[in-house]
Amino acid sequence: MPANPKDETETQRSRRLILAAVRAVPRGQVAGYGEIARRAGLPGRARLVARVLSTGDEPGLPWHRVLRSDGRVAFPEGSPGYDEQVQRLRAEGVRIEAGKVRGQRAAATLDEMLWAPPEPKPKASRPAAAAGTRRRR
DNA sequence: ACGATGACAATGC
DNA sequence: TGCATTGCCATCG
Repeated sequence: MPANPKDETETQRSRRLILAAVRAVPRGQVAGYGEIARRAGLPGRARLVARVLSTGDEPGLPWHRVLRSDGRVAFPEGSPGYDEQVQRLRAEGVRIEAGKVRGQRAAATLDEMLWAPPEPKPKASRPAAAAGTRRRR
């Protein structure tokens, strides 16, 4: 480790800030890449966040709580990383359907996260159960 | 030095 | 919703 914080390069500093931001995401919560970047004081560096996570070191880092801004998992559906992430999130009680988080889009800001609007829209009940949609039992 | 790549995002149609 | 475009920036060949 740098004997002196002064020896730290810009890249290293960014990395450190990003890791801290990711660790700050509470269990059962999710955040977007761009969001993490902003919280880390690096607005516009979503891609950098992705790169840092892709490195995959840092044991114990809750990388699975980081999603795309639209609430979808960043990995291609079906890939090992995808399955892994979905599983971890579900283990924390996060609802996921069709590859995207339900009931809690990656909060754009901490405020939004705290405001936590109850539910965007329960959408009433399914139009239907129209004949033929019955599921097997 | 240069172009391609990538766990992305915001904007426009 | 979906697709294209542009911005970003560290790495890599």
